[in-house]
Amino acid sequence: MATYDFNHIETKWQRYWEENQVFELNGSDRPQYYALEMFPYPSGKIHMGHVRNYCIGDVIARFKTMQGYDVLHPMGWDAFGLPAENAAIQHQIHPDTWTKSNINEMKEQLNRLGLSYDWSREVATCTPDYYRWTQWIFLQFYHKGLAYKKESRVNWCPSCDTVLANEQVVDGQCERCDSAVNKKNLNQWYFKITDYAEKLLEDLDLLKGWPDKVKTMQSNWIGKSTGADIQFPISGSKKVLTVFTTRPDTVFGATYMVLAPEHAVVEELVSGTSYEKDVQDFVHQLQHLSDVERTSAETEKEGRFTGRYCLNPFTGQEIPIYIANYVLADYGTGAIMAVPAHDQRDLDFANKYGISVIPVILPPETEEPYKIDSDAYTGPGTMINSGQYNGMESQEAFNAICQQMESGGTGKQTISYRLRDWLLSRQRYWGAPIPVVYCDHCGIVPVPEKDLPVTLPLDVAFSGKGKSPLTTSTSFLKTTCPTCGEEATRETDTMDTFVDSSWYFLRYTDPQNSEKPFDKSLANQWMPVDQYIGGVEHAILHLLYSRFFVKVMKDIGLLDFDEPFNNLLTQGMVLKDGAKMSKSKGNVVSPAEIIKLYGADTARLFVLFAAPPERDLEWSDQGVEGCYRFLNRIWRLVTEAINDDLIHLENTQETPEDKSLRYKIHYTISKVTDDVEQRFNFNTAISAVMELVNELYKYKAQKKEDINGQLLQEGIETMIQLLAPFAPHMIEELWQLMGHRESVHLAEWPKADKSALVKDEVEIVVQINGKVKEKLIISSNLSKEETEKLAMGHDKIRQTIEGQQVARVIVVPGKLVNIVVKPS
RNA sequence: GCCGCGGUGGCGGAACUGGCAGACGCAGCAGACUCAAAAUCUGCCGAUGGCAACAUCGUGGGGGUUCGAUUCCCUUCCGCGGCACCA
Repeated sequence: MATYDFNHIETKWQRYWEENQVFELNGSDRPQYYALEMFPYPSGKIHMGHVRNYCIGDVIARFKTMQGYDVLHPMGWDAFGLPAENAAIQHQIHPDTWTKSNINEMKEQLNRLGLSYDWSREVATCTPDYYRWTQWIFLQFYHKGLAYKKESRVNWCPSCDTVLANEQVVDGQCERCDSAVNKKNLNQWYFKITDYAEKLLEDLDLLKGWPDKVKTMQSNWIGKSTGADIQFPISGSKKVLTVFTTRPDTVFGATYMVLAPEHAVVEELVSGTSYEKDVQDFVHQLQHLSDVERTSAETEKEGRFTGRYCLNPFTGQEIPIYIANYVLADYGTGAIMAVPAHDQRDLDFANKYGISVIPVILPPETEEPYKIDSDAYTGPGTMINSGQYNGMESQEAFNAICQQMESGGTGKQTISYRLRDWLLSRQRYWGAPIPVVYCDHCGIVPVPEKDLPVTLPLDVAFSGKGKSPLTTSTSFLKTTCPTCGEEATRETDTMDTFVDSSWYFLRYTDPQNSEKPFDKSLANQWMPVDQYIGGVEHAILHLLYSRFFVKVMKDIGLLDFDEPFNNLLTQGMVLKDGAKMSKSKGNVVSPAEIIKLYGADTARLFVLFAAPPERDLEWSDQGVEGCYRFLNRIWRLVTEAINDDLIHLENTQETPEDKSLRYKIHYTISKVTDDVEQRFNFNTAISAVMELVNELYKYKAQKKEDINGQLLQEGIETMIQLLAPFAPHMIEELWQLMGHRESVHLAEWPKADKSALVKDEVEIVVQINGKVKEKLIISSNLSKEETEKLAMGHDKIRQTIEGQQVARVIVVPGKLVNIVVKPS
């Protein structure tokens, strides 16, 4: 059989596209469109997940280009990070060499897929002309007070030898290497993302083009709670303890208080008392538990009495102060008022330690006396046991109590977030150095902008032991203080790679700028990204950080928009045998292998056809072959039509204009356009073209004199154009064979001819009691009454309803007639 | 526990606004071509009953709304993802 020579064709057109700069922006006055796929870490080899991600993006970019947009479709490298450093340790290759050679290898593989990137805009985050601006941005944050250093208990990954951000700890494990994460007290750099918590939450509403799933995940992560801070005076002390609660309406039921074991005041409370040792032992014991054990909801609640009391400011009663394992030091104020009647955790604790339980909210349709046993009531209700608030609805009391506290200065309504500041420093070498020096006289001094970049020294040794190589490089370490000129030391921590990737999409708009990270007007022009595509695993990390960066940059005046990504498509995973492809499972299919066997067009077509983009895709070797067959079928259809001179047939004899084929052609145009543009349902778009191909085959199989050459040509050319974004190489070849000189990718996307979509006749369904009994072909302009008459008069229908009473007839013009009958 | 998504043939999936369930593809079966195989082409392909025309059932289960439900509502089961001692 004649199969097309994909190797020859694909390399031929890849070269052509490159030489003719087909995908570079030309600065035309066409409307602009920014299509972006999440840039990869240059591991060296692309995997099927990359193939899927980039093929989806490529279809969108090519489609938009054909639709008349000037499309920005760049690619680059998230090139800093640990694997390079690990390779350096294991194989004694410098991370820089390793990374650059990986980039070259991956770039070649991406090009082999025929992706329409504008490589003139390529960025790599590890190059000084990129990280210079990462450092510059850090300095802007620093000057705004949004980058700061503090000592605190941080997540430490013993295997990666570095601290981790909260977002990088998944189930108590390191997101990258799965080692158990422990806690250390360290002095580290943070971005003050919590300052933007409210804005980040609020603006989720602006993101109409984002999946709800991702917005919900971000919203959960930010974790906003509305409540109040309430002050409880400590008995026998001038100090007050402030608690955060979401239920100030239950304050009359607060029968004890709990502090986190790490709370700053604990030591002072017990110092010199008989409780001191017991409390210290308990704190000590908790410190040895991992975070997972510490915070698991299944862990039994346990605590110690401090021997001290505080005053419930509303009841005037003294209540005991405990410390307990279930209170977190870094949420709210690290202290809670415990209301056992209306909080399950507090109730469990109170029952265990014999603390009194006072219900203060009466559930609806409940009579007093009301008692709580082992189930706390957490809903709303009527206030009881609450002094002047008795009888009030609890929601009302919430506000009234807050008001009373605010006027009395004993508390205030407040909001708490789960989101923590972003720990950005890493004790590793292969990252952007934090542009700061330490001076004995001046303290922390930011590196002046004119001295950027703080270059990563290349002449360092990788032992894999102990500290980051930067701490051993004296040439790097020793410097002078920019302020006083005395000897000073450089910061040896580098930035989290998520900092690099939080602004790369802006750099693409102005990649060669040596004066600033990007030109404001260029950024404003191209951004926000019209369509962003990537894996859902970045739902919180990268996507939240990037939103944060853009918001800060707007506030600094670097740009004029609020959100980086207008529309987001999160593609599903590529599975084989029901599991994610991975080396350890041995179910990896190599893209290079598939391209070698079937060509890039087949690989592209398969990943687009096998499932809609958001869903997981199950790899199927037979499915790949099916796609290969389909492409060959097209190849034969077109080449045969050309060789048999069918498309240039003169229509001198009265060749019939085949209305149904013309309908099919134009229906396919509108279907494919809609599927690609509105829904990204590439699978159904491809199905539609397959149907058209089937029709064209049938049409071509007719006797030569029955074939209308112009119609066949219209059908073939339409089919070619519709498939251009999906299988760009073969289609380009066929387009040329059809006699075109310009690239098909610069041709105009076909438009459906509305008149061809008007049918003279339609098939309608005749139902009896909702069940299909007959199908009729009727003239499409029949009125409701005429349609009904025709259906009722049909022989078979008449027979079926004979002897029954027609209760009702529903007619949906052009679609169906439903006859409702009852036995008479 | 809370939130979100999903459940349709042997398989991937389609049915867009409540109107023919299963498009398209894969696998399978039969046939054509061939010495033969591959490739290609043609036909069949949800279940049950029937020689057949056809009938009945069928979109996780149960209920409801409707002339009509894969689609809307209630309820329940199962799977996946996120958050989770967050006061």
